[in-house]
Amino acid sequence: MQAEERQKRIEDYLLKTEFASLDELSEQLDASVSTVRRDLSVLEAKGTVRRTHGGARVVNPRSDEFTFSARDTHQLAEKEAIGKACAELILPNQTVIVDAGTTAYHVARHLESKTPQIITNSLPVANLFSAANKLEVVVSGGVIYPRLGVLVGPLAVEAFSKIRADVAIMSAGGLTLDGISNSHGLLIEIQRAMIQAARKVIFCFDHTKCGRQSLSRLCDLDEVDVIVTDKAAPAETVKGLRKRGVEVIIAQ
Amino acid sequence: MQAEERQKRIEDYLLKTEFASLDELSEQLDASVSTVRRDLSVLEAKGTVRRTHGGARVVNPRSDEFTFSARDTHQLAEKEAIGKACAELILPNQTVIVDAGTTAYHVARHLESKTPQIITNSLPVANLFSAANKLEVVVSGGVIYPRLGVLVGPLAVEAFSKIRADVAIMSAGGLTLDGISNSHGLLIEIQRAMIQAARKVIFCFDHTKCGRQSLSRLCDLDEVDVIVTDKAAPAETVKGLRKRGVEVIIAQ
DNA sequence: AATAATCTTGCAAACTCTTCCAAAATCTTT
DNA sequence: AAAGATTTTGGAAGAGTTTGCAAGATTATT
Repeated sequence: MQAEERQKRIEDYLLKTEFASLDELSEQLDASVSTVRRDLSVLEAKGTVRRTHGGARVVNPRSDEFTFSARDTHQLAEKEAIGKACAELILPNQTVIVDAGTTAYHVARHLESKTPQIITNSLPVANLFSAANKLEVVVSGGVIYPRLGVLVGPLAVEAFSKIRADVAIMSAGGLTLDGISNSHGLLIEIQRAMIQAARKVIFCFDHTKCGRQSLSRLCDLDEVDVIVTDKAAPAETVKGLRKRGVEVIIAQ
Repeated sequence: MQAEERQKRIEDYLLKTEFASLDELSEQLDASVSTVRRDLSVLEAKGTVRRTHGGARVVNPRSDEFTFSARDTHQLAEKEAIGKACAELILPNQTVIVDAGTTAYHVARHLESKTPQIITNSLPVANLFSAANKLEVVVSGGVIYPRLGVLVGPLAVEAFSKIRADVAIMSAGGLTLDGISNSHGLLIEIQRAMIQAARKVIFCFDHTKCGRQSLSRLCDLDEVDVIVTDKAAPAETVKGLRKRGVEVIIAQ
């Protein structure tokens, strides 16, 4: 096998597994451990991989990685469904704000052909479109909040308070009939600015968020136009939401 | 078989497989290994294919990544050396602005332990640190310029004109004794704001940039404090720069 | 502090690359 | 149509890389 091909396969393998031992890679590639070592050194110099004792790990886990890896793997199908259903709500040529939550990220994945312009404070979302030049992506400034890859702080708030958009696609940690809440206090202020900036506000919640309440209150239900959730959402929550005048869409 | 036909078939085959060994191609085309070598050289000159040890690879079918990393592989060793040498110049606790060029990216990779805060408009640099929470990364806002993963536009300029930093680590497309130039007009304005915002300005150039002149003028040499380059830089350029009072560091 | 695992370095064998040359194929000229 | 000139092809020798291994240095673990 060619050196370059081997190296590419190491990258691919690591993107899937995040970590790998030398023996593991050596077996995967059918090459000696020495060769794997050398390849990893090359890749490290290139910047895509970091060597560790006994193995290696990716430097930039695929942007969807942090989203899916730990807690969300099993709700993947639901989030995909929500993403698709939510993207359907976007009319041609609408400008869209995309929030930094995991569910909003799934919506973004279906947005490429729908809208000419999106605005976001999420690095994963930005990365999603950094190569495709079909649509314009505006990134708010801000400080990177490490575990989530979200831009936070005054720069971010300011960016959103200056703009106007047609739709905001939001996600948050908790949804009850009393309102919407989120666990990351830092995000609240930014999310409020997003809601203010948009003419229409769409919230996405997978069913596990229904009935939950997070630390900080984000907004009342009357500020929300549409809520998209999956079919496992409790019927009474859905009924209650509709009673309060919120349009609820159940993704299949 | 005609030479052109052979070459076309090599291209087609590589588009499918991405990599191929010489033996593989030789068998596919029913031609000797020598002939395949020659064909590959032609195709490489044409730009569609890249030769590797023992085979070849298509130049770039995957739009999935930044052109960034593809372009990057060229003067890799030099850029790494420059990156290391440049990172050495940062004193503890200095705030650093990192430019969006490929060379500056390599500097950023060595910055993690050096500085508590970096400010950048480069998505690749931001991604580099989005997982590690050792240091604070401030991302300027802006519109994603697709092929480079750089944030551009008024939001970006504004972000840099509002801040102050100890050091700016810059890169650009051309360096002559008359000044520094860059090819992406959109970037110029932002780079000027970066230079304004920093107390000390460090430019990184691999030797291929020396003596070159790009489309748009960026700044004069007297705005630059230090230039870091590699040991293949022409001696007379280095001498000329020093004569003009610029500190020049040759990375080993 | 001792032990086990991993890393680096140096080396020989295997492989690949370039360069050159002669044979084969193609084109040109008479 | 034949002879000569030009280009292309396949192969061989020597230079240069890459690979896998082993010994000594380094790092983690108990």
